[in-house]
Amino acid sequence: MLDRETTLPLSSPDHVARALLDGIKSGRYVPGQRLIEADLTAELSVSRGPVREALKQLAAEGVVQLFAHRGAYIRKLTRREVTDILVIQETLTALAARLAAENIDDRDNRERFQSAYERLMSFRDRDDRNAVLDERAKFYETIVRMSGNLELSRFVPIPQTNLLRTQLSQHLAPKDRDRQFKEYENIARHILAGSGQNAESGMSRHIRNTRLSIERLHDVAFAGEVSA
Amino acid sequence: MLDRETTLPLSSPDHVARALLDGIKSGRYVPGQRLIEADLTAELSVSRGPVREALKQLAAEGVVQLFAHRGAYIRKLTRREVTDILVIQETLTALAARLAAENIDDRDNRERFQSAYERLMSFRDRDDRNAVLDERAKFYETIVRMSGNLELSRFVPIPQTNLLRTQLSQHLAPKDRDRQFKEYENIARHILAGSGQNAESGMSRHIRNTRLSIERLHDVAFAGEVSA
DNA sequence: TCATACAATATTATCTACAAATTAGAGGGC
DNA sequence: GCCCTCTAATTTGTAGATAATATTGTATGA
Repeated sequence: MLDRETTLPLSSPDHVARALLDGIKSGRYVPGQRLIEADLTAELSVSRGPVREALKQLAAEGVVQLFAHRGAYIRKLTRREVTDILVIQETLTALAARLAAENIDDRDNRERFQSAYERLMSFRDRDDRNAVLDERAKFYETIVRMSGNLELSRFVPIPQTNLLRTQLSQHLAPKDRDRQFKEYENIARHILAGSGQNAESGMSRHIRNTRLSIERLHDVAFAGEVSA
Repeated sequence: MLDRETTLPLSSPDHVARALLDGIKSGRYVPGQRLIEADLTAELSVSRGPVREALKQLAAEGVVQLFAHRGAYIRKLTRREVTDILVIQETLTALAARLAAENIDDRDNRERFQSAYERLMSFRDRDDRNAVLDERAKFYETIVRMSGNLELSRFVPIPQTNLLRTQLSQHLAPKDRDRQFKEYENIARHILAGSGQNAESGMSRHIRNTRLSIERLHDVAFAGEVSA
């Protein structure tokens, strides 16, 4: 088990967690799918100890669900859970946007943000669904990092965002897409202007609109309420 | 290892996690303390597998810090980390307070809240430091539960709050205590009145004031910035 | 046909043993 | 006396093996 990338010596549990998150991002694992420990040990060439440690960690992060004696599943969000998560993300991401705006002139923040923003907008007219979601994630990560609040990265759960996306993005309509890009433009303008208040309210409105769009989706996009 | 409480069959990792959290609450474990896996296996009569799984979970929750090949430590918060966490808690707890106020007339919410509030206030003139902190935690838990947002309980990290308390509560002055009780009174009044906006801003101000008090504390209360 | 009891299988939960890394301390050189 | 190096002890990381539990399939009786 020492042939995996000679670049950096990731611990076995981290290796497993990484593989699962990548698998979710790439669609190889889908919400609701059961994860058999023995399969993971075979695929990743590690023993069950590290696999179980990784599953515990991911469960604590809300990416995986564990049931005693019944195994691990990629978490599938109910309609209720999606709403609850987005209500929380609304305030947290708005906070990040406000702090990012306030710090826009620190270090290389402006340069980095400008670059992330332009890369995101370059997908406005293209139609590469996976790539745009990737850039969007990096856009948010940049904002969180600029906020300077190191704890935010634990609270703004990028992993969960990947769940939301694999579970829901395919269902969103083109007009939602257009609206979102307009909102990114608005948010970026306020951040670049150093206007914390406007960045905060703009981001808040953006997440709220996204939530409302999602809440209008049909039931098939969600797990049944009994799943947990 | 089957003699521990005949009440409910907690899994071994949960047993370990519970024991650690209880230990933190009771002061048996203090921030910065190293946790030796072998010691935990001996004290709790479980093998190292479950111990390691529990540590991974607690690390993901921000209660424990893991260093590769160097073991696990009860997390000791730097000044910066305390500030960052409280900035986040300000928005999250305010959100919970708003939702709680909006739901005050659902089910037995009013009754439960009234009761939790009165128990907390009964400590206003007593001086039982540990007990009041316990009631305060229950007061917050009640608010979070009333919010109806099931995800909030994962994001409003009660375990971390125990860290903050063991690390910092002894340093707070009596006048801070008086201020806090006045603020609880204010918050409770707005929640009972079903006034979401006022409950939100009241809670926000309360957490902010607490943060400002803490930020005035001397360095001895915090971990050195290099600790991580 | 359906329900139930039982056996077989699959999977998880835990323990024990070994390997790798770090840390602590003794010894020797300057 | 101080610092470096090397060895021993401690501790973590991982693997493999065993026990306990849940699930599936099958047969039996009403």
